[in-house]
Amino acid sequence: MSELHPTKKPARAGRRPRGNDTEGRERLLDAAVRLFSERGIANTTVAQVAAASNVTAAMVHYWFDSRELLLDAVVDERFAPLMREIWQPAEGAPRGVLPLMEGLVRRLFAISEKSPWLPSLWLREIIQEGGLLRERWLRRIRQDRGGAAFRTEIARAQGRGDINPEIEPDILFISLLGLVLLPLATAGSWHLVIPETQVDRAALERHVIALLMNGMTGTRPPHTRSNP
Amino acid sequence: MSELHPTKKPARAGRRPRGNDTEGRERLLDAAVRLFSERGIANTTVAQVAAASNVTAAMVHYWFDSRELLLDAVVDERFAPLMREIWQPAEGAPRGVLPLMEGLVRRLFAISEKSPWLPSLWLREIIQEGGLLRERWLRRIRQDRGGAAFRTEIARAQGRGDINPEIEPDILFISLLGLVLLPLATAGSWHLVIPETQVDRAALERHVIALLMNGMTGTRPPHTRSNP
Amino acid sequence: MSELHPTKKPARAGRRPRGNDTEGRERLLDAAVRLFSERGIANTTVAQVAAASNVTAAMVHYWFDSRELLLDAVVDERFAPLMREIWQPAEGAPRGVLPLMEGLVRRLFAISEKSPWLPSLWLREIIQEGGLLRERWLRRIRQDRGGAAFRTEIARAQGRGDINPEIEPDILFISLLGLVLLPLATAGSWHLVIPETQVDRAALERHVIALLMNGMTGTRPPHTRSNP
Amino acid sequence: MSELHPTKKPARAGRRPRGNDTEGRERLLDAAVRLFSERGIANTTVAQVAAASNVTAAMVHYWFDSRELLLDAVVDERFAPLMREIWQPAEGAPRGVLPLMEGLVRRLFAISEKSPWLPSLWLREIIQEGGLLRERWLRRIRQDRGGAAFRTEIARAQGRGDINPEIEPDILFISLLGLVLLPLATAGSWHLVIPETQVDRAALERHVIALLMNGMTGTRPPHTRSNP
DNA sequence: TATGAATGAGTCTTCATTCAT
DNA sequence: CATGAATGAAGACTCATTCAT
Repeated sequence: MSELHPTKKPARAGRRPRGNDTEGRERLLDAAVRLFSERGIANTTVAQVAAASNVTAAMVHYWFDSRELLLDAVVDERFAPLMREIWQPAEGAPRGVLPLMEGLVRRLFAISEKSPWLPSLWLREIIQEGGLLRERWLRRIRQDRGGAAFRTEIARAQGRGDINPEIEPDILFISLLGLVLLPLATAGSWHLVIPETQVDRAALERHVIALLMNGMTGTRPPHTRSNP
Repeated sequence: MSELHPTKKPARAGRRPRGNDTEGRERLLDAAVRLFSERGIANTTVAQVAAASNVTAAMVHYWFDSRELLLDAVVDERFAPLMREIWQPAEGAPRGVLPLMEGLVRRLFAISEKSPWLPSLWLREIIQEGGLLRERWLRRIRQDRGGAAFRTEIARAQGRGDINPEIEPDILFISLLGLVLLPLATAGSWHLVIPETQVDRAALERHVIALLMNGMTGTRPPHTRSNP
Repeated sequence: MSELHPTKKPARAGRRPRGNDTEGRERLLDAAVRLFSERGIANTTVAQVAAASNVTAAMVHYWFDSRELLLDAVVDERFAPLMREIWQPAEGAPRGVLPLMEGLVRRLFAISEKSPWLPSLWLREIIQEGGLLRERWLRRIRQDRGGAAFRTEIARAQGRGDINPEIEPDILFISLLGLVLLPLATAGSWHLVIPETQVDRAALERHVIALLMNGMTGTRPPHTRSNP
Repeated sequence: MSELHPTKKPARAGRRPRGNDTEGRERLLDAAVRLFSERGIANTTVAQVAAASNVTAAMVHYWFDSRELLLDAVVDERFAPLMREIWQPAEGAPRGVLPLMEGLVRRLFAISEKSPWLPSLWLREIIQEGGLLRERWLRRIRQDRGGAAFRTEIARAQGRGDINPEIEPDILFISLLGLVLLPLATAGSWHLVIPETQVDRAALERHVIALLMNGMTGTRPPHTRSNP
């Protein structure tokens, strides 16, 4: 089941040049992360990543040894740091579950602006079953407690009556991701589906926060019908 | 340099007349759609699709002629019909924008239950840039007016003051998709991220509808802060 | 049905810059041209060409990208140069239509000696309908005026009474080709059909020239019978 | 070296329906012979032959058991009979080597008119090395004495001084074939190479006979130059 | 660091062939 | 006689990977 480059070569002891003259390496990672988000990992060849960095495929192997290890590096050196940033509340941020949520959303937007590859990659390769970075990421966060803490906090607020009882604390974070990431991951091409649309980032952010804040706290009577 | 080698094969002699005894064909489509949603299209070989139907890869070419045409068939014969179902409101359904939304959500859930491959495939291969069915689907719906009509209806309700002015009609449908599809596309493995979670479909549906209905109609004062 | 799958591959990332250290490439072309003439193009696999050059089939794609482009290269880089040589009369060669013809024949023989693959390839893949290099060659010479000039010259000589009026200028060049190429293309195996034959190149050349020179200028009274 | 279906199945004893209701079989042979001459044998699939006869590929196997045996049948039942016709002089035809030659040419033309596939097939698949019917044909005529007799007759006439001594009796028949078959095998498309050409069969026949008769008997002094 | 030449394994595709009906 | 469904064995092509330079 586990698909993490099990068979291949035994790590080739200490050939990789340490030292911080790793500009080429960084450039490759940048290209990788961009192409992976645009075309999907399975649809991107090592040679394409190399070409986007103006080097040959052999250089990818020079820096990463193998395609699998390049994927590891993407998770460790590009994705993981952003994850940490997202969960890190700003210094002296107001406490409370609503500000917490709002902060998460705003940070997600801000980070996605700096790293436009994030939404697509996250959605396609990390969250979804079959995503090619999924196993790698899960292994990394198995010890992580970020999500669990979040859920506990929500549940507690719900206990106090601050949050609509129909909301599922377990799912709220995924809902948040869906609301933020999906529009960002498709932003480049809405006009194809909905002609003459022109939504900017600010409007999108406003929209998501309104939906989420009101959605969590709203008190409309529970739905009644059920025929689809 | 020379450009004289177009698509080759001249329609292949002895084309089979695709009668309606196409059981093998249907089985292959079922397998395809399932594997594509589980592993991603780019990560699924023709041979895997065939094996999942207990035939050889040659049979995929027998029925579909090429991998590309198999993808066409997936869009035309599996995805498109479900799309039609989703936009089709039930007979005598209550009018109004809220029931419309609720109906969409409920139908999405119902259809995803019958066709569990839908959320993943939609998210990965249709909505996102670089999705391998995207072009095919867009070409198909270029004349479609479903989405536009929906947006108009929302905007009108917003004009009447029934809907929070911060909501973007253009994006509401994508928000809805994010709220419904993302949890479904990852449902199989939440426990990996959030241990001891056990959310059932009903709770999920309740959650999404509460979030969406309240989110659209809520009237919390607009957000004030803006530092991420 | 759907027609949305053109030639696929978008020019391939990281195209090699085909420097002039192309020894491997030349070796492959040599092998290709030899095998094609021996077994026919349709009957020769890329792997066979590669094996004859002591490399793997992948190398053929490395150097030529595709079988089709290998065929292009055969025409452009092997066949076309010889064609030019054949039409090029020697410096200060005697003028006149007979010396012209004789020169053509002698050059054909000389070139076929250096490039023994020529007669077979020309006959099977270029001249005949359905030849696999035919289209490529025709496209290349659509602007060429070599053949037309030749015909004009013959017709003029015929006008002067130097050449038998029953000769067709339009066909004379093809006759010449038939007389020279066919024996050469089958030379390796006459003994199979006509046992104990042993005709050498010189005798063959003498035979062809005698036949052609006398055939063109002869004045035997026209044929009279007509029953087959 | 021998490539005649060595391995495969052991002839499948007596399943083939004898009886002369073999119309389908004849139709298949006709189609085969036509397609083979147009596209080359290696470039023609069993399915194409079948489609040209409005049946399925399975029928080809029903009638011929295998592709290889279809090729055998082409040689035995289509090519061989024509060969016999060609060598058969008409009743009471004038004796002598010139009338013999002329008769051969005329019969070749006549037969090629009835069986337009002959020139191409003969040239591509029988005469040339690597032709796919070559081995089959050679095996068949190993005992044949037609060609040898012809050569003897020519040599004798040459001894009498009736024929230019520079002519090679061994090659004369191949020259004849080249002169007749090559133009016929390419007739469909001269205009592509030599624009506005329009040579009809009669003119072609006249041309070939003039060339050959004068060529054999002519007495121009031997060539003198030799620089190519 | 960086490359070009080379390879082996895998993937799509074609095709002769079989067989139950 | 005839077909449609099915297969296995090639064949073209791609791609990650290696290595000498």
